[in-house]
Amino acid sequence: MPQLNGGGGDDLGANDEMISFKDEGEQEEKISENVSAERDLDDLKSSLVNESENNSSSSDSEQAERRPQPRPDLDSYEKTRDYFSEAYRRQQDGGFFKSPHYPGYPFFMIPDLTNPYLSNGALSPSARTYLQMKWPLLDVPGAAGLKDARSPTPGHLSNKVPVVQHAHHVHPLTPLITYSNEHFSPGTPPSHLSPEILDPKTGIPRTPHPSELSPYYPLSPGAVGQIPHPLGWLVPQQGQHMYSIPPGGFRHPYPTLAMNASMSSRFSPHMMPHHPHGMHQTGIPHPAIVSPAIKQEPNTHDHMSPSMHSKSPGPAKKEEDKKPHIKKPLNAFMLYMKEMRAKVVAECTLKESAAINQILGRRWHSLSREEQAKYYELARKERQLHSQLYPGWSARDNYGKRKKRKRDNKPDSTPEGKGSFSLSVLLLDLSSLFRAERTPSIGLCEIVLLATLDFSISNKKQCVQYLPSEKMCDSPASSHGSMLDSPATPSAALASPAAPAATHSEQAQPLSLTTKPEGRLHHHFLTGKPSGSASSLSSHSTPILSRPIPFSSLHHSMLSPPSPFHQAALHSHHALFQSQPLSLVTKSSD
DNA sequence: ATACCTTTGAAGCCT
DNA sequence: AGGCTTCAAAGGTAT
Repeated sequence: MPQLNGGGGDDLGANDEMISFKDEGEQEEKISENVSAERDLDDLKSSLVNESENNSSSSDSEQAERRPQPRPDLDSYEKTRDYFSEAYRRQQDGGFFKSPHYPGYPFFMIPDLTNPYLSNGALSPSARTYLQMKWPLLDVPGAAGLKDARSPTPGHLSNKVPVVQHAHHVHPLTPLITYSNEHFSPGTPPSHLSPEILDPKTGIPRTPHPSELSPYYPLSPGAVGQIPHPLGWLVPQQGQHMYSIPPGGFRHPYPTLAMNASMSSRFSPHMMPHHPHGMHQTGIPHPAIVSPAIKQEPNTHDHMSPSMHSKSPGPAKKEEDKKPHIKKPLNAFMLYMKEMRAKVVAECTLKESAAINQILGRRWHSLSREEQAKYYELARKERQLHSQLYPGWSARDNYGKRKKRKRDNKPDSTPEGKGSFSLSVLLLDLSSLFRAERTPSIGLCEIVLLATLDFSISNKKQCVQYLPSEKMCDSPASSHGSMLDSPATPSAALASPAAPAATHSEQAQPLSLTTKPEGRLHHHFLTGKPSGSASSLSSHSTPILSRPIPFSSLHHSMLSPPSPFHQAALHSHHALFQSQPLSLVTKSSD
């Protein structure tokens, strides 16, 4: 076990709050700490996982006990999430929600969706709501009890609900809100849901708030899911589904959903008979199931792509044709992304996912250990649930199902598009620098706008359509530290729980895009090592604000004459990295 | 219509 | 065992 020591006691976990903008001296100090600490990140991560596993193990077993029988109709993750999303909104609107026990808990932004429930007046019309949520898994005193107390009703009362403790002890995730109008009328909670819940605190039975009614997989009209979705509390954004279901609405049910989870343990989902097109008997599709046809698979039931057959036994061809596409469970970062994407989009007005993802990646690294731990835990639960739902599933099943075009025809390692994305991130970093150096006169918007203008104009592609500045300008850093703050300070890196995550390339490589000539098979520009695997860079630790951008990798077309802001930004950057001055300003495009 | 881009992490494959 | 590849989400962009 690694010692998170750091000297002072609370080292790892505590410093995420102080991070944002320290004096340089402090930063440097932190940096040095970071170096030694990062070695332990891997251990940290594993410890976190173990920790959570341990914690959850009891709860799992507990849950298992409480889970007398797998509910046949586990519902989709997405639906559940939608439910919870709605629940949160309702609760917040109702003033139930209070500050979280975990200060560091991320805010969930719930965009103003045109949700049926909203429209029916159930929800407040407030445009954007940042909901403070507590870590559901870590703060679940008697969560199981709470659930159990609820009712005999199976589905929604799943025991294992990662309970987000509601301020008034109203389980925020229990709200029963149909998220699919396909099966339910909006705003109409299933009547079969338990009418009564025990107040977790008082233990007094009470009539549940509509939003409390159904925890997980509550949506099946006839039945309810047995296995609660660990991530149900995650707020789906804009109707997203955890396991996205294409607009086509193919809504594939998960075969195993219809069967007892325990019995399913030996049967691969595709081995089990299922309804045509993967529709569950309940009519409710599982989010993890994607119709092959819809999943961009040209091969529908009649036509299988070669790739799909590549690894499948010959005789099973026909069966495979009908095999629903079971998606991989989301990892911690994916969960984080889902949760935070909307927020980032709202803050920076970036639209392209590639750019957004860069920012998210950086923010991910800037998360505190606890915060990341939450997601790791969720991811673990997710995998656990997934394995329960699809016992026979293997990640290999999805191999080759996605047509991937070879990238080898892209010899240029510095595609303009990439450069532009990188630039956006760079600019965000620079804005942070300005703030750090107390250079208020230059705002992010200015930087971004001017810089991107310069770049965009000279760029061949129309890259990121950066903002109508207003929005960006209007978007202050989040309380937790928006992406504008994101460049994690060393302390943040230190605090990063997830070793792999934390040590993974990007901490040392804020602008990795420009350094990735070929997808994952690139050489780290700092180390010269291939960074294809997450572990390959684990030994490197650099503060996120790390290094000057390797401008050699920037396309010359991007190097337009520097604007004053450019110069200021670069100067600022240089100030922090005196030994490696940026050359952008001086480099002339030939 | 669909692959690409981009991120991290998990899992599978390959040597 | 270690390194590499694939896929998970997302949505604008490119082909």
